[in-house]
Amino acid sequence: MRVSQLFGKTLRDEPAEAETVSHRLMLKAGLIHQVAAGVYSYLPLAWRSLRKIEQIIREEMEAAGGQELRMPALQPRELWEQSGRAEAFGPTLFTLQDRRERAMIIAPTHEEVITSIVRANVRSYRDLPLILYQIQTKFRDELRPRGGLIRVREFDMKDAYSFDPDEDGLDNSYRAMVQAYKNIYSRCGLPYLMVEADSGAIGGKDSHEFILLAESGEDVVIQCATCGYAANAEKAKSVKPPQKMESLLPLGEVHTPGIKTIEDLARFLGVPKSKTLKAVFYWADGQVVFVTIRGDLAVNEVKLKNALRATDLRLATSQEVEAAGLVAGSASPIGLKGIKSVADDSILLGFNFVVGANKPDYHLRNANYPRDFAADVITDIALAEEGQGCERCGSPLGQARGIEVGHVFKLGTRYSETFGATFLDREGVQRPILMGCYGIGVGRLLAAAIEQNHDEKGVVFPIAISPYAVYLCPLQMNDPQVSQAAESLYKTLLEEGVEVLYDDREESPGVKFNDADLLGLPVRLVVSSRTLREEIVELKRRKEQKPRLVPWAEVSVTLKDTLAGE
RNA sequence: CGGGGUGUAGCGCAGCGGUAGCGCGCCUGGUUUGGGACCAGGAGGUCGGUGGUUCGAACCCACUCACCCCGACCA
Repeated sequence: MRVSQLFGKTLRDEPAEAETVSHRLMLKAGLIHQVAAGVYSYLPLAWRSLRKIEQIIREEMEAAGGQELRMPALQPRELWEQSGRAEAFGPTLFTLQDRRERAMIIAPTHEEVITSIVRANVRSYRDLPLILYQIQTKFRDELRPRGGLIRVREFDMKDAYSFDPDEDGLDNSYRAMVQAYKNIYSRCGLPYLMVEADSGAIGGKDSHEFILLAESGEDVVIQCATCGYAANAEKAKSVKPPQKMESLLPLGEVHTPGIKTIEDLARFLGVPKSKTLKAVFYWADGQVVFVTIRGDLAVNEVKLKNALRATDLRLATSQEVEAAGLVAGSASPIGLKGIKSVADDSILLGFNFVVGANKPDYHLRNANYPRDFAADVITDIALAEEGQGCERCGSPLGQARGIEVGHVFKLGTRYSETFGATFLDREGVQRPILMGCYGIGVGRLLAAAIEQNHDEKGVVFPIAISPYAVYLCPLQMNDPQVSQAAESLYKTLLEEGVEVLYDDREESPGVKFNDADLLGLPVRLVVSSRTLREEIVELKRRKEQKPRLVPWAEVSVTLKDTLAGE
């Protein structure tokens, strides 16, 4: 491809809209064009890159036994009412009416449709196992799209679905998909992290996410460098340090004027935060929930949501708290009546806690469970944090931010039961099919790859997903010797099947070098009157500072070696 | 939805009551050519929209729309 013909311009000024690195670089390098919030066009360079990613995904899906198909984005809303997900997705679901005023949706994902298809086509255990996948555009009306291609409202996703007759089969399919995912990221040249993930209120058991570490990531990962434990912070567990055994002391009131926070309380009374209990109020599906957790820990809302089996959870407003007869800042689990209560199991790991007295400016000392208070549910609802102990090996946990670029899930029979996707087993018994689902955001993967692979000058593409492999850069196009040499090298490389972007513009060297660095193709070849005199070509890897000088006759061999080593 | 911010030429910005400017990019000609060259000439804007105030509005007021950031939310 000739740069003079290429559609898409690089920008000299930093686009003001973009803060996230990948967003900024993709706009600046002319890879994408924004149409609306969270809606982008892919320009030719980005599209090449995306197609390469898709191709890798396809190959690995096929290798894992997947069969590609294609489902519609436009679907009857009825299907989603049936699965209960119209409500679960809420306003995130793009909704419209057709001319007959039938309610339609534009699909955010495809469990409903794939299950319907499979129901119609699978009768017997002989039809299983099955892995079906597609690469298709999804639509989600996210409340806040962000970071260029990181979180968008229209995006391409590879979604795969597995169908098995039993748990063992599901385990096998899951393992095969996990392996395929690992292969995909490796082949893309992207170091990834596989972490345990929350499967949500309606999910199945196992779920893992594939994360590319990046500062701009939306997800927090908790990991143990010693034993390798890694989990999304939403899911992660950690050791809650136990307190020393103490004999239980009698409950007693203490005056705490103006003290409302745990920090102030601990300082005022001269006790560690772990000797206090924190009260937090949530609003779960229309009622106030009283949450108790040890003062040194924070509530993990995903765990809490799961513990409550709630679909809608948020912090309660002060009005809601007041209406429930609670005193914020001095609320107490003691004497709680008529309010749903959840406690973190950390309340079992300590003695003689300071708690609220449920009247302003007073707290109670020496509260002990179960002597002084009760809770409807006691379970782990604490947020694992950096520095806490690993649940598996006890070593201190680390914490990092990352971008979720893949998610695998064991769905079980959630959808097969709803849609009646069953099969007859060997004994002639009708049973629901066990399902798994497996997603990769293609555009997000490209964005995340750029987040991970760039420097101050621009993108540094891993070769497997780079739009082209080589940037051929003649410096004086008006010098016939240079342009002829460059033309002939271009043709040779094309004939040899090298993917080359040929900068045939009559631009100054600075412009060309800067564009080359910005776009970040793995190898740059420079032809100039100077190199021509010495019968060499300058070959520079984007990752390295220093170029190599290669004799003209050896260019194509050396180039191929270099590309093979990328 | 709450908080913050921005809408003026393709991109980056200035102008903040007197009828629109700068840099980059773009077009023409010439000179240049190893890290975003130079000279000369030129094209390009209903100043996000609507309504109001005013002799006069890019500028003041009201409403509205869009976009960005933080949070909430989010397979």
